[in-house]
Amino acid sequence: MSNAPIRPSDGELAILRVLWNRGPSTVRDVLTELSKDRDMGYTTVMKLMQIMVVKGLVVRDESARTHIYQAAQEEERTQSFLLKELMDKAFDGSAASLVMRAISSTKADERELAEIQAFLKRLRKERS
Amino acid sequence: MSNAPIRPSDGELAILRVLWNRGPSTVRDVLTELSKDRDMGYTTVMKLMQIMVVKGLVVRDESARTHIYQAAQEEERTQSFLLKELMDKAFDGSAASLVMRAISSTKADERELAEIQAFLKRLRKERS
DNA sequence: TGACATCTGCGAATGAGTTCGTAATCTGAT
DNA sequence: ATCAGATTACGAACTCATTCGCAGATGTCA
Repeated sequence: MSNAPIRPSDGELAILRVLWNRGPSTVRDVLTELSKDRDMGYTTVMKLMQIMVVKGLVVRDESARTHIYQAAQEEERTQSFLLKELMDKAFDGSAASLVMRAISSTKADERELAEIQAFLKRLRKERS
Repeated sequence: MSNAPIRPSDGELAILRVLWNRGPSTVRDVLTELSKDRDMGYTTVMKLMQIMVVKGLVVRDESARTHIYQAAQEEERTQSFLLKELMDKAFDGSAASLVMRAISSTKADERELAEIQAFLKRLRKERS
């Protein structure tokens, strides 16, 4: 296989998020979703998605007149990739310091903290 | 104050890391350090650092012939900023899901997991 | 069928980030 | 004083991401 994940740009990542949440979608679908946040033209989104096809970030079903796009990479895979990247670039490669910074500086509420702790316990048990 | 942190580019971040680790440094110092990883020319680093002065990412002591550069933003502050950014762009703004992904997908060893758990416990106690 | 809307493909313009060549300036040693 | 080496400043070139205008093709509906 050896399919290393491909680094999506910011705009590409926004589109991928829509595809992950909605499943297979048309350009119009994605545009409608993205328009809630920023204001962009149809052809802008179109162009980005075309580029993403070439890069292999999405796959396209061209059988119908209106093409259907689908994410080609797992959301988890991409998230892990981006985290690893940030870890290397800004945390000297230390997962622990990244996680601790995330916990303490972002406003994770008590419920989230408890969730994280439970997750951590489970993971440690599994690994032991 | 209202000094929102400034988004450093990748190259700028690499330089900031050197300044955070070494403290005030010259262009040559930074170049020497960066050369361990990638291969870049003196003027390339120089140019980047000049731009960073203009942006306010670093401050420069010009009293001597050879200027001394220093990071103008705290490392923590920048790390938090970048984490928040990634959280919004790739984790739908959820700190918990980012943290759990980071814990499970990067190879944090048992020692790191224990460290995180201790940190988490302390934080929850503080907040309660 | 004809008018109209929608979709795709193409190409160009813009801007940010990066890299480096060149010139000017300064320092220190001989 | 002068020369070699190091440093700074300036600007050009290049890539990549982003945005959009325009043309051509296709579908819809009166």
